[in-house]
Amino acid sequence: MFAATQPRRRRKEARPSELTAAALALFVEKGFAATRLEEIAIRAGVSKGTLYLYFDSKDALFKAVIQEGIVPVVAEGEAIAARHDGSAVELLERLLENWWSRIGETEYAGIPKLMIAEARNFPDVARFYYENVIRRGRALIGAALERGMASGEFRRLEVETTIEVVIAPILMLLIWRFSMAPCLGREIEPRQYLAIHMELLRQGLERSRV
Amino acid sequence: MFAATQPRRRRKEARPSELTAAALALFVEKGFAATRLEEIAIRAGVSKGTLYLYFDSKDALFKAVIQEGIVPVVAEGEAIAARHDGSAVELLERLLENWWSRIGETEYAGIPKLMIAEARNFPDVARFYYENVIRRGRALIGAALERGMASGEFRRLEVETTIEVVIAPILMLLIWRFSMAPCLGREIEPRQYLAIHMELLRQGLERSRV
Amino acid sequence: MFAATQPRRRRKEARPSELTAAALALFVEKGFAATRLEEIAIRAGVSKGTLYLYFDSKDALFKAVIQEGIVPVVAEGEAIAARHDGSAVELLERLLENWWSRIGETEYAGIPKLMIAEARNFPDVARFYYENVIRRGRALIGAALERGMASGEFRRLEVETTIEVVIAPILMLLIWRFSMAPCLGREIEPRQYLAIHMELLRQGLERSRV
Amino acid sequence: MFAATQPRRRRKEARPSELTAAALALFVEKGFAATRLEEIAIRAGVSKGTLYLYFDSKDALFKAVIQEGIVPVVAEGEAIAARHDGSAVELLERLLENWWSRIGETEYAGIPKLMIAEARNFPDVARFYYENVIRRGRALIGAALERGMASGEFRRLEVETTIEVVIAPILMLLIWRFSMAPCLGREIEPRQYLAIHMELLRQGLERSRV
DNA sequence: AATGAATGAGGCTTCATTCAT
DNA sequence: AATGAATGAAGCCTCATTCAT
Repeated sequence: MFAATQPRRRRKEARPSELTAAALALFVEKGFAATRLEEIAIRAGVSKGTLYLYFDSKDALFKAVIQEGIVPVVAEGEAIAARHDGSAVELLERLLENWWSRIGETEYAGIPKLMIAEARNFPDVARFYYENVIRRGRALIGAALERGMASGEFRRLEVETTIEVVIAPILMLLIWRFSMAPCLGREIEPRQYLAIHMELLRQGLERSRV
Repeated sequence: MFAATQPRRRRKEARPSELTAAALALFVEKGFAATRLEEIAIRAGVSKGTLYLYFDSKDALFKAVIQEGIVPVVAEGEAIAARHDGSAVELLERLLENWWSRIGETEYAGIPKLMIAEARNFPDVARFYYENVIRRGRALIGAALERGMASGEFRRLEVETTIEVVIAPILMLLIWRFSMAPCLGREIEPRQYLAIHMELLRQGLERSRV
Repeated sequence: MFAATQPRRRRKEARPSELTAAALALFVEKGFAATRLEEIAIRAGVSKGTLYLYFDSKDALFKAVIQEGIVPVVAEGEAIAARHDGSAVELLERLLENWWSRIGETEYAGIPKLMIAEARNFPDVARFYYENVIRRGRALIGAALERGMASGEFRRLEVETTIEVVIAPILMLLIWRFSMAPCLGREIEPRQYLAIHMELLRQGLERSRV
Repeated sequence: MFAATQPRRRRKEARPSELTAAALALFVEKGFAATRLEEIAIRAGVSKGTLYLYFDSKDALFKAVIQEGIVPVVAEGEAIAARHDGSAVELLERLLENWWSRIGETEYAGIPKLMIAEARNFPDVARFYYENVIRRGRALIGAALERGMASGEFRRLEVETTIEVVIAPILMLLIWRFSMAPCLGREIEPRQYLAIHMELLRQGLERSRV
């Protein structure tokens, strides 16, 4: 009785996130418009109507999916940066590692691909995502870069743009995984990819030794 | 009033490529599923039914859009590589410049974003695109990297993965432009972006100076 | 005003057979292609979409209409023939009467006209109908004819073809009723028609008395 | 030159009936609504637009098809009946033979099936067909029957209904040929069928021999 | 006279959403 | 809270009809 009740309760509380998890997986795979609510319901093991107990509409479900996928990652990065007292390149490395283990290896990994695909259909969600994730993520990288430039560890480059160049390969790794890779059976091995990216950055950012 | 377009001077000129151009623009903006054929027709200045004189179905139109957007770019890159006799880093630079002027600044710029968003809904098209564009593009970069490593200009890195890291920022530039940027009014300035990418690569790939 | 049907007492009762009944009536009247699904839905008192809860497509609905209209009639005829121990002409008479009361006077009366009009658009359904209805019906008549010939009651005629000639007027009666008659207001009176048909057969089949 | 011109001229004059012939074949096969004008045009070797040079609309084409298929057959029957001076059963036989050779073995054989399938969608055409074909055909048969009854050759039966019973198998022969037969590969051999029909009639109508 | 490109109304079908149970 | 039958707006697609050539 008790053992039976416990899971049931847990399930009830966990219901919304079970639904958003199912929705995320399908939105990432097929895109928002091409995903039917019934598919989501089936994948979550509920009926179509149940979705409407938790979300007002398909749009609202999309927004919830994005919001849910945001929560703690950037904050952790900010904490890491605040605590960090090693070199700038070590900081970049740790941020990247944290980001990878907290996003790249979790169920949220599909969000960047989804956000990119749907941004223009949900511009307000895109702005929300930008304000709450991208801007803060960029700020983290930007601070690390500036710290390195200030200390003489990095050479001087225009920071804002450098941020984009640094972030881009990380995003492409995820995008590739959720778009072309499943069609080709041609995964990119993330560890090696990130190592080479970091290696190029390490030397590429280094202040020229004359 | 003045520029009232000639009422009926279409027929032979209302070529499939006008239709695919309109389709590409809308597919990129809204995604395949969310784009209505009527919108495409209106944008192309024809009626709904006319689309079916040239394409069997919405799916067929999508495939035509991708195929049309492929043709000559990679071939030019291959010609450039074949003719090149400078340093490897110069070759990378020229390939990147060519790619930018032949894709990044044309109407085809949206294709990577579109392909990424829809790959899993059109796996055969994704494979086609991979075989005819991505694979050949990667081969170009790979050859340049290997040339540089062979000549001692570049340090030795695992080539296949390095290719991905080199290409990623270029793709992200386009993806960003057709996804988040229009929602944020926050364009990335391509010249500066590509310059910094190239600068990081130049020094990042350089054989370690002792 | 008085008999306003209960607003919502459908659900489980809005059974497929209500839908096929509505479809049959309209298919018989207008033909398959010229009948709109919406008309069927309206006649059945449901909405367009509801049809798709029970049938995959308009074609599937057609098939269901035919299948539904087949069930028990021939089996009854077979039982009658098995039990019969009078003369062959009496057997013919009883088969014809049963057929008339079980088909000619029911909602299924339109099926022969429908099947004839649409056979070539649904050849597999036509074959199904042939195997499950026509072939068995012919066998019944054939057995009665052969019994009569064996007993000396009937003269000898080529049986297979005679079957067709015997059946034809019965089918034409229904076909006429659902095709020309409604346009002319000129019904054929079935009892008299069947009586004369039977009368001609009785004497026409009789073994010549010299 | 001359040889080339001749056929061309002939073709021009024959054009409308080439079109109705193509239309008849397809209307019979698929039904009116399911037949596309383009199919008709292709079968007739012209373009879609050309149909509209000769017929105002698809409906008008249908009407022309029926009208064209009517012309001379009944008149011939009437002439035969007028000239006939043998027995009533011989007259029936000759009418039937004429009907068969003038309809059953020609391109017009499909009209009864077509008229039956479409009557309710074209009630005015149905009435036209009734007045100009069916009524006169029935009158022919009716006159023969009455002649036979008057002379004592035939027994007395209610004439109007007997007409129907006499005609029905002939119509069913054609209907079967253009509906079920092509789906089953199971043709009815017409000569034998008509012979048995006539044989049953001969004896069935005969005045009872005591 | 003939063509065939173009049109757009209309039909089949899908699916987000509602609602009685 | 949960279901799933029902709805109907909306999208893809067809095809009769038009019209410039």
